[in-house]
Amino acid sequence: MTDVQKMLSEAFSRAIRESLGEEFAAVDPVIRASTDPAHGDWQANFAMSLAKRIGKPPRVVAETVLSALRLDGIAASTEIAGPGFVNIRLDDALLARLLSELSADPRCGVATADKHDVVAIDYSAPNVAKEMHVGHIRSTIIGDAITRILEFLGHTVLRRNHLGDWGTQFGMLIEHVRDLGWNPAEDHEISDLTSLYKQAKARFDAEPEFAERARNRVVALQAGDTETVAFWKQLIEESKKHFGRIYQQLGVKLTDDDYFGESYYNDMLAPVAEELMASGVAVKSEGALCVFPPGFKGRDGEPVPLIVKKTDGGYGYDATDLAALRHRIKDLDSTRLVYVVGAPQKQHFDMIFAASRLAGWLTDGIVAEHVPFGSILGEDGKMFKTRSGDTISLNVLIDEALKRAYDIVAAKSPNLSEEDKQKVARAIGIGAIKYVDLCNDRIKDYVFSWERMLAFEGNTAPYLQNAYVRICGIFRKAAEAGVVWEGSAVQLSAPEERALVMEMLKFSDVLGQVSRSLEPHRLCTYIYGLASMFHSFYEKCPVMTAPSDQLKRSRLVLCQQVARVLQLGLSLLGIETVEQM
RNA sequence: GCGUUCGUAGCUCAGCUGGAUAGAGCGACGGACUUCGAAUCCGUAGGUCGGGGGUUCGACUCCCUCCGGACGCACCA
Repeated sequence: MTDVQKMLSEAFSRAIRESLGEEFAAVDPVIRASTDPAHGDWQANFAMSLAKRIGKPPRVVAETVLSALRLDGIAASTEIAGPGFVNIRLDDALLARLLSELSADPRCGVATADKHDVVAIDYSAPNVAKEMHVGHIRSTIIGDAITRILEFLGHTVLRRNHLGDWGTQFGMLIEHVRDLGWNPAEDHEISDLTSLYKQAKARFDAEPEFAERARNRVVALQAGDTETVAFWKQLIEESKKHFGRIYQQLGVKLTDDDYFGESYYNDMLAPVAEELMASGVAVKSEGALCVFPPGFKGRDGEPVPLIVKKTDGGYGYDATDLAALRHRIKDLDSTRLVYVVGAPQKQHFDMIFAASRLAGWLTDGIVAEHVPFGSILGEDGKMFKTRSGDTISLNVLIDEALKRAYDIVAAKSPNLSEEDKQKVARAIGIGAIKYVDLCNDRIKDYVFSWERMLAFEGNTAPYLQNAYVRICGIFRKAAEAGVVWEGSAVQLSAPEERALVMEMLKFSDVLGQVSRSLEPHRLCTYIYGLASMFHSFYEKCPVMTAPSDQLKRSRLVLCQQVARVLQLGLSLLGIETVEQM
């Protein structure tokens, strides 16, 4: 698929070399999309930076290069403006041809990545015997979007759901369910995971006898005691059922095959500790085996360690993360490691990465990235909680989203069948939750507001879904009228049409940016811009009542392509589209 | 104390990794439906981009320094 920026870049590079000499062969022509249509479609901004080097005014430099520039069939015009910008207006015939190519391309012009990566992505990471709550939603949704995008670009993506399935809390949990009369051989339904955990915790704090049993139970679990392990496995299975339902409701791609919990790495911990000790990367300090990556200082000015092995001989999450990283590189041959974990853990991951470099695991060809994100805040600007101060469970959140979306649909489209209302409510409600989480720069906190996220105005899921619905409406009309338009010649008559085509040509580039920065909001901003441009087109350019049959068919081709990009873009964010709403 | 991060219109946020007069939505004001879904569109008002330095032809963007908020800094994850 033809890339306009690349075509322009090559043409300008050649012109620069021919007009200014071979020593300028490596100069970047600085081709950028124009922000203002008055400045053309694209602009070349090389002249200002070259002026000093050449010793001539930038406008003269630009003129010299233009004299050697050949853009036949690409640009309709070029002009020098301002201090030395070269404004380029693309040839309408080129745009028309490119639109035809896009509409014939199943990938909407999106190229697969030049360099193929094996990406191990760590996200969601709920805790066994704890209900999923708003603290997990961002990792789950952002991770899912990143996964979809990287896969679409042709990378191999290994989902690693780092389930919290190990640790001292299992002592009290197992002891508690045992007291409740559980039998490890039977199925149990944990209807309320939160209360189970709370009860166990309360007893642990209040009953010394229970606490003692819980501690012994931890030892039994670690020793592999058969009955204890059976209870433990049962807790995990029941929890997975709960998580699975949430994932299914959210339409997230995580499955039972993606769980690689903390316990998965248990057998690797001792060898990792030994390797680090043998290589001298880890040293004994205050009884614990530690790695001190350079550059991390604590409150007292002393170096901060990663604790590979605790004084009591146990292993904590530093050890688990080190082992997991090593495993993903050495055993899974990952070339890119992605951790979608909240911003407070930034230093932890920086230290893990630094230590892994010291250990020689994380080498130059391999990229490890922490993908941090901010918190969800309530309208009061504080952490998003219920009135009583509890965290909000995802079950409750999802139910409310579905209910609110249903009410909106029922009010606005009473003519839809009950089944369709449900379906649309699901798309809108879940879409709204996801989109609000993805549409802003993830590093920032955001304020949760049902009204804003479910609004049909502005940068929201419903607005985008509605743009798609409107296009579907046009195609229903076209079908009724029996118009045959597939493969029709494209004819661009209005600025709104040109704008849409040029925007759709940028889709591939945007996805490339997202795959590099792992910032899904860039895709959101793009889709929103496209939807917004479509609405402008929709007002200005009638399709079914276009001035000519040829133009009508051309606009149908254009609409179809917009619909495809919207649909594909939203699906890469994990958001559904519907044909009516 | 050290470190990380954020500060852009009254509110909620973009700003394409250094390019032209900083853009949207909400809210305010004013327009546009017998016509593809007005669930929308068009226009007006509103900003010393937290303050101050520096680098550069050119800075919201990079560097330094203050101010303000959030978060993190040894055996919990």
